[in-house]
Amino acid sequence: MARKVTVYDVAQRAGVSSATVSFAFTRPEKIKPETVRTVMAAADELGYVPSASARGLALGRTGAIGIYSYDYVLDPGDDVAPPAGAVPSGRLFPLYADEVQRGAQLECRRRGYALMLGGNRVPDHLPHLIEVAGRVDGLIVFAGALSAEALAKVTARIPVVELGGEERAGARTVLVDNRSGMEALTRHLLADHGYRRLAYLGELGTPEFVGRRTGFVAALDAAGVPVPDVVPSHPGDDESTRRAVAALLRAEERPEVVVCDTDQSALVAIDALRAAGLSVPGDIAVTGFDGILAGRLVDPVLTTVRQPMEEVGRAAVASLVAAIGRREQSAPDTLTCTFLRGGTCGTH
Amino acid sequence: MARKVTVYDVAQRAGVSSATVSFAFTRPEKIKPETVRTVMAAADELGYVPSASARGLALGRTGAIGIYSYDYVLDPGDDVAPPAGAVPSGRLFPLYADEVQRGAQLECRRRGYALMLGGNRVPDHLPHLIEVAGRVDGLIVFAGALSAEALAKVTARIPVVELGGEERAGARTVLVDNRSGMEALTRHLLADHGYRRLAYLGELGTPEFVGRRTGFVAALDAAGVPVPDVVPSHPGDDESTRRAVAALLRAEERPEVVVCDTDQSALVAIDALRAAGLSVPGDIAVTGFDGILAGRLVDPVLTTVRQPMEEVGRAAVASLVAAIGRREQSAPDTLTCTFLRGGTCGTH
DNA sequence: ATGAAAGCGCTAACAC
DNA sequence: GTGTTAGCGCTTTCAT
Repeated sequence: MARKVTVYDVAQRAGVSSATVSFAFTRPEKIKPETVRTVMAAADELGYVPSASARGLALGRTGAIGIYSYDYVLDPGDDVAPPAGAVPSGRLFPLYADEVQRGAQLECRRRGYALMLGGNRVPDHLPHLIEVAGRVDGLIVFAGALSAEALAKVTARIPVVELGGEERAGARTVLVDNRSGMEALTRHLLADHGYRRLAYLGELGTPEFVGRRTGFVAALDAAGVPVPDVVPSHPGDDESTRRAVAALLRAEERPEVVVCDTDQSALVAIDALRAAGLSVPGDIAVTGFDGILAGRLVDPVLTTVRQPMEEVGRAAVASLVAAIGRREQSAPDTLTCTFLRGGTCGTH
Repeated sequence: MARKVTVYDVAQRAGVSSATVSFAFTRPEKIKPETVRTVMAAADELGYVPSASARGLALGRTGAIGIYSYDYVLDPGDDVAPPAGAVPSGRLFPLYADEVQRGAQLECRRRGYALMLGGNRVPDHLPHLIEVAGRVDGLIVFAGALSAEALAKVTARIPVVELGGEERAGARTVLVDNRSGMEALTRHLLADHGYRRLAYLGELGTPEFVGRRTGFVAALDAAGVPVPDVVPSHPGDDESTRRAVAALLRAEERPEVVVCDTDQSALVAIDALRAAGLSVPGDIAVTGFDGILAGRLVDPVLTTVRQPMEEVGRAAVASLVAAIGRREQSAPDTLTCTFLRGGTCGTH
């Protein structure tokens, strides 16, 4: 932690000007090879580490991309250091946001950007957001993390890409084709299994859920099969799912398959059905949506639709990088889901 | 992405000087409350987002901490975007570095620092390292990621904490007591299971691995049991582990237990043994080291030693924050491991 | 091919 | 309590 070594120090040591040092690093082809070597040697000997702050100031960009998540991504109590040696209790499995972050991280490395992690337990905490925004050339935010005003404010400064929101004018977004994914899954149930009595557990609270429902309905319509109502069930609210299952079991005719709009619901539904003495998929089939890890660990493996989470992170970065510096407003990326046939949809 | 709003714009709008704006943000108590309000209002209307670069330049610090991981933490091919829709093949579960990173992330948030992710597939890639180092006030590096020279160079500029390296003068470190952990596990195998023919899969590439091996040897020596050689196996290089297992199976006398120096290797070893028609732990026992999630999900649960990974990340950040600005040289943190008895070590 | 010099936006003495 | 001003380290015309 000796005094900082600057371009000037390197320049002096190499017997050139600071400009030459700068060029030697950024545009070596403009400088006589020998001079470049001299400069590099001097830099090396001095232990020169260019200041990103100074460079960022001069260039007007930082070379970093931020990812801003919030609250529901974090465990309660994360702010407090846990007792040493404790075995982590919750959040054993990577969640949606973790996988997205990983994708973003990989894509950043690939493109030579640094990734800054921001986030807060308080949704829409403007000062904190601004703090992050001031450090980066582009920002990834999860839908729901920020109010429209906060988003607008940041967007006025740097490109922002929103994940999982709805397509909106002036906003960069990475969308996932929930509709097609659910349609494919539903077609499988109809065509390959021959099911005709389907139940649908879920909600219509966000554009993503609406998309899933739309795909479901489309497949049924195309097959001329009657469309069941949405039985309310919310991921994270296990009770709602159990109530939904109970309602299904009270019905006159039991459905052949329960289509759930999230894996989380599906896993709870399976649990509830089995608790009621039914075999899954022997007596009744169940499907999910998302492709979270937990779904692959149940027996049999959950039939579901996998969202390309890592790819979402990558696409977000790609979109930002394309936007940085230019002012072009790219069309939203739309990524496709993959049908994952597991064992819970029945033995054909 | 309109023209950047600066302190000067805000100052003009608020009818004050740029210094007052600066103070209003950083030391509001120094400024008349009404003036502060005026400034804030102006900033808000203008959509002022302070530039971290400029601030960093002026202050001489960035407010960010970096974490530098490398190579074996990443999947091969990570540099290349995978085909869309591909189901992620490996790395489904958080690995050692992920959990450490998570701890660092949480601790950074708690302390108001941003976390920058850096890293490279090429170990010891100096330019890339420098690039990261120039952005942060302190750097966390995984042992083995950097040569001593590279480390020294960066350490001359900013505080660096090395994870899992060896205690060395002038270097900040967070150590984990690998030796004791492995010793405890080995004692369990000797004393509780009565094993006498043990095999050891692993390497000695970093101090951590050396520590594990040392603990293993110590336990055997204490019991007067012959010490087997290290059969080379590297986490992330599944083939090396499979070769190691094949070598064991070719030996005259099959070992009773295969002690692996990472969970990753242990899981592959189990797979290879079972593929060879052996039952684990029926025919042969296996143990790991690290305590990653994947080990808890196999059947039976992997017997291992858990490192306090999240705590390692937290401790690293804490150490850096303490060091930033001061020049004090704290003693290395040493964290303890926990023996986790699973089912793969045999049914006693 | 290289040097001189003017910023980039913010902070912090130091004046007033 | 607030304004003036001199940097922080790097990039980049514009000269030479």
